[in-house]
Amino acid sequence: MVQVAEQPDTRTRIVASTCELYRRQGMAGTGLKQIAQAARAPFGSIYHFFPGGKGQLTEEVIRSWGLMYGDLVAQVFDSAPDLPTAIEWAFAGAAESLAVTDYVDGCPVATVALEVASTDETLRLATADVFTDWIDLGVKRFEYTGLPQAKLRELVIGFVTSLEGAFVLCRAMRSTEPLHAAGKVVLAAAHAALAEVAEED
Amino acid sequence: MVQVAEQPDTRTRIVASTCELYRRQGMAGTGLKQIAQAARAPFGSIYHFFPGGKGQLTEEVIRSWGLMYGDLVAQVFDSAPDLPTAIEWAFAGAAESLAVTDYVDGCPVATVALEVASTDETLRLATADVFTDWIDLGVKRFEYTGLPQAKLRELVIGFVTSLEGAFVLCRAMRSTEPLHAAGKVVLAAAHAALAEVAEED
DNA sequence: GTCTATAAACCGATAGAC
DNA sequence: GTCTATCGGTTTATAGAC
Repeated sequence: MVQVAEQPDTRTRIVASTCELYRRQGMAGTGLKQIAQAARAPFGSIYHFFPGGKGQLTEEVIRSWGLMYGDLVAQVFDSAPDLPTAIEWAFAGAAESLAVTDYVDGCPVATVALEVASTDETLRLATADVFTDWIDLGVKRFEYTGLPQAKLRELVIGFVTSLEGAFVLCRAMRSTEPLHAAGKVVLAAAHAALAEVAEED
Repeated sequence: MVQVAEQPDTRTRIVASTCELYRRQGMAGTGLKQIAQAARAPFGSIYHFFPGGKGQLTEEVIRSWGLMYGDLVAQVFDSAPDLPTAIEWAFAGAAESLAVTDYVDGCPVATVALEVASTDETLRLATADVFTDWIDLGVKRFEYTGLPQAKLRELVIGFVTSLEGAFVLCRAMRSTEPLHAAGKVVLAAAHAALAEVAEED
């Protein structure tokens, strides 16, 4: 069978387009009509695949992004020889990706999280689940370092918060400096924690 | 002259109410009618005081918040005996304020920044100016530490990004843990930087 | 300056033909 | 599954009375 310029199915295109639009302009700033147009899908298809409307579509965007980005970071982590290198690579990669995409390539979860944290409990829980999963994933990945559990968790949370906060400043200032600076700060904290463990031996 | 329960003038109430609503639900999620109602002002007064409409009102909210929050942080910094204590107090204060307000009391600049970074150049510049001012203010305040300029700037940017990112996670997870963890990470980085300078003596 | 009414466009959501 | 038409409500913005 010959396949010419195959494109993902309608449902997949809707989710992908929604995600992309949310990254640039947030949820409230994105209309369903705009989503349908971007996904090259008829308007009715949105309600066909997501009978729960915008809320259901948004929740799927949040959770699927959580899995995708979690996998991406896990790959970076797994290919890095140690914790400090993993931190360096993650921030450097984020900075490059942001610059290449003209500073639109932020995190859709953070944008939506700020919008819904006080207005939509279902979606707030979805964003919280994503952040919790990312933290657990990071902690599990670096347990081998021998850092005390509490210290490791603190460091991983600091990693995620720094990354998310740096995205905000980078996109606003159209500069990668905040990501580089945030990376250095997290790196310094990691080195300090590792040195403390090494001393005990 | 006797003054009974004096309330701020209409214009001030409009800006304050807009700021509060933006903190909870962002700019796109907030309607001008809702703002008028919250400010107990007639709808027409918004366009009377802000002929430029929502854009002009939003820019004033962003810039005035930048000044207010900059002053607040400057007060915390000035009352702290040294850099590490200033960092601890700032994160602890933010965490307390967030918990007390039921996780509503985030940063309006960050929310709006993510919404407009790729859609409204005028407002993007306003958010960038605020972040730049905060960074410059922090650098100037701690020049006395003797840290090299680049290292100090890196640390201050890490401070701001960690604070903003932690706000996102705290509001999503309804927990102050991210702010506490982020504070610890920035603190560790500050200690490491200061120790490096001390060694040179 | 204060307030109301309304225009014109857009929103999310639904119904129903095909 | 695809697509269109439309409903009721909301949005920003304006016009004009008081």
